[in-house]
Amino acid sequence: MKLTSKGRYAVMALVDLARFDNINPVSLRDISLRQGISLDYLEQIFSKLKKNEIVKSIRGTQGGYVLNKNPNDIKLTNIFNAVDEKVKTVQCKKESKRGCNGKATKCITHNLWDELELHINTFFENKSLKDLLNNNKESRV
Amino acid sequence: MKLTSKGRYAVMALVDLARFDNINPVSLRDISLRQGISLDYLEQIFSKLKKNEIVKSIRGTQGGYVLNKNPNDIKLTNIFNAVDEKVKTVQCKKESKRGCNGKATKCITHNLWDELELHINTFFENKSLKDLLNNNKESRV
DNA sequence: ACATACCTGACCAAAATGGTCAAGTTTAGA
DNA sequence: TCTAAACTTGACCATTTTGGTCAGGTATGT
Repeated sequence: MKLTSKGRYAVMALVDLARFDNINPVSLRDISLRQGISLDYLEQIFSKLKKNEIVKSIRGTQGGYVLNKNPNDIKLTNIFNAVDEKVKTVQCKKESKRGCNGKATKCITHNLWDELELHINTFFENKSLKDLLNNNKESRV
Repeated sequence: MKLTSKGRYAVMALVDLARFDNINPVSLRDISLRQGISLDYLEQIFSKLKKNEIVKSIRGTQGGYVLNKNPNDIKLTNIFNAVDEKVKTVQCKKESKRGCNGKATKCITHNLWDELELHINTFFENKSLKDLLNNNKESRV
C-alpha cells in the first residue's frame, strides 16, 4: 500500500504554486527547479489539474499557472482524483450485481476494505491546500 | 494508492482459518477452494505468516495450519507486516541525514505524508482478527 | 519575429504484481 | 511399510503500473 509519486508531486507542486502565484503566474520550470521534479512529468500532471479546473494556465512569455480556486477549497481529494490517484482497496466494486470472487457472497472481508477506504478518504477530504500552507512554516531539517 | 492482493488474501485466509481451526488444522487446499485464491500463491503467503509466528503448520495427512495466537491478539498491522504490505507514503525516510530531494530541507509536504501514514497505521493497529469475525455474520450479498 | 511557456501524444525501461511450475520433505493412517 | 495428503522451497514469468523521456507542436507578450 503506497502512495505513487504522481500524487505526491501534484500536491508538492500545488503547494509551491500556492505560495508564489499571488504575484505572477508560476512557470512549471520554476516549480521543476524548486521541487526537483522533471519538467516533462510536471506537464503531464498539470494537464490533468487543468482539466479538473484546479489550476488555470496563462500562455506566452511570463505565462505559467495560477490556482483556479481558493486554497481553502482545494482538498486533497480533489487533487488526487484529478491525477487518478484513487484509493483502491477492492476491485470487486464494479461487478456490482455479483459478489466478489464471482460467488454469490461478498468476500469475507469486504466490509473491512470499505471501512478502510472510508477512513483514508475522510483524511483526504478534510485536508485542504490551505492547511498545508500553514503547516509548512518550520520545515527545515 | 491501493491495497495489493497479497495483503487482502492474507487477511481473507486468516479469517477463514480462524473460523475453522477450532476443530482441525485447516489445509491450504480448503482455503483455496473456499476463498478462490490460488493454492500456490497461498503457500507463499503462509510461508511468511509462519515466519512471523502468526500461524503454526502441522505436516502430513490431515495436517494444515492453525492460528498461533488468540484472534484478539492478531492485529491487521501484524498481518500486513508479515506479508510485506507496508504503508509507504514517502521514500525519503531512509536517507535520514539528508532532506527529501537530496536538498537540505524536508520536502514541502513531508509532514503531510507522515500524518497520513500515521492515520492509516492507526486503523490497522486497532483492528484485530476477532473484530473481523464478529463483523462477518451477515455478509450475504 | 522570437523567446518563453504551455500542450500533446508517442514511446520506453524498470519495478512491482500476481501469479505458475517443479521438485522436493514430512507424516498420518491404511 | 507404503502412499497420499499436505507442507516447503525456490526458480521462473507474463502483465501491468510507474515514472518518466522525447519530439514535436501552439499560443502570446514584448
